[in-house]
Amino acid sequence: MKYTKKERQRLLLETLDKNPFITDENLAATFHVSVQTIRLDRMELSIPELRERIKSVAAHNFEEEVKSLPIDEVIGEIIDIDLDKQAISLLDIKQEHVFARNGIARGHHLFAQANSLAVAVINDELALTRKSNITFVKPVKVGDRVIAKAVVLSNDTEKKNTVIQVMSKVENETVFVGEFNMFRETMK
Amino acid sequence: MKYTKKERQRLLLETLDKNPFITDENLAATFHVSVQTIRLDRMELSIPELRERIKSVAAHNFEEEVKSLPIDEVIGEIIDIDLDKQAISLLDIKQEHVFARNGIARGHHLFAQANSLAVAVINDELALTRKSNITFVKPVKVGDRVIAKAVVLSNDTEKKNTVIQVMSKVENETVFVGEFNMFRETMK
DNA sequence: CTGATATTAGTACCAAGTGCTAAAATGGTG
DNA sequence: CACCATTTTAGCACTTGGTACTAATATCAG
Repeated sequence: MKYTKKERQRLLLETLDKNPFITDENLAATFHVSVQTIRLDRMELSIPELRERIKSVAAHNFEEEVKSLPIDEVIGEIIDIDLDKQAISLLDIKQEHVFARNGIARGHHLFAQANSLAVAVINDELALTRKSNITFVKPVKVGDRVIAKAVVLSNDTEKKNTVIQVMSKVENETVFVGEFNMFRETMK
Repeated sequence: MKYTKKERQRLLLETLDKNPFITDENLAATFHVSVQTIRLDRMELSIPELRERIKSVAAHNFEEEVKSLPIDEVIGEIIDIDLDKQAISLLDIKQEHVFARNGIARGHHLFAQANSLAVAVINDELALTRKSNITFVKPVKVGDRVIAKAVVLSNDTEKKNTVIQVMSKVENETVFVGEFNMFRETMK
């Protein structure tokens, strides 16, 4: 019924990783040991107390929030923009962008970078993607820096239609090509 | 130098919104009033104590983390799957999926749902998108529930190529159509 | 000047700890 | 079995950042 010290400490780490919001008293109950034992364990493993754990989760969140806000605007970082003509953005491929299995970037991240850049280059209040035709030329991997370049090919003001080509490269090699048909409307 | 009660309370709200990690003592110092005054203010404005504030930020974060994890696998929720034949997924459009300006879903989220469903329906270790041709038929808005259905159209084992059609609907109306050319490989 | 409103002070108490000392239980080894 | 080390418990004083409550002052407006 009871675990060895080592096993208990391993489980303790696991448990707190899953849910850091547990008091020593609660932990003591779940492991059937005294509160003091839990405290000794925490000391040995240098696990901070409940309040500090919560604080660090909260602090982490606060940072993330700042980080995730711009993501809602454009995926990647715009490094050059000439409205209604062309724009360039940069996206560093990280662990969260790839398949765990093979480290290859998931297509929708490259699409998101290209598509949001196409939206950004349009100098109007409303820009929606109508159609797009895309090709994933070459797999992109973790650590790759993807440079996407959007170029406005044509602009039909009658039909409120703009055609934009986006070409994404990694170290000067094309990895993605897409053509986006965008609907646009000025709200003035 | 000193603010009126109203003004101080307004600033208090603002301050804590920007940074919830401040003790009453600290607040008292910054507003040049006593700790008790701050506590009365918090009561009147029903602002919880420091520890509770931190906890709620942390809890929020934790939820988000759990939410964003499955996102790495499939965007949306798979509700039916018949490997190598068809699959259906569901995505509820929330505030974070849309343009703040007009409440219309950003294209890449619909693409991500469709593309990740296309990957999921393939019964192989490796599935990568080669090409795709997509049409955003009708704008999707906040609160919409998008049902995506992926159907395997053809499967060329020689060329390791699979063609999948994904059709997404909101209340039985088509909002998105995409054709995905997938590269597949069994790693056995 | 007086009454209401706002502010400050002070006390008892709580949760979830730290830090420390000391006793008891358990476990392996000769 | 006895002995010593490791492990586990217990207990107490003290800390932070509060709540809950009472009571005394300030401050201002009519």
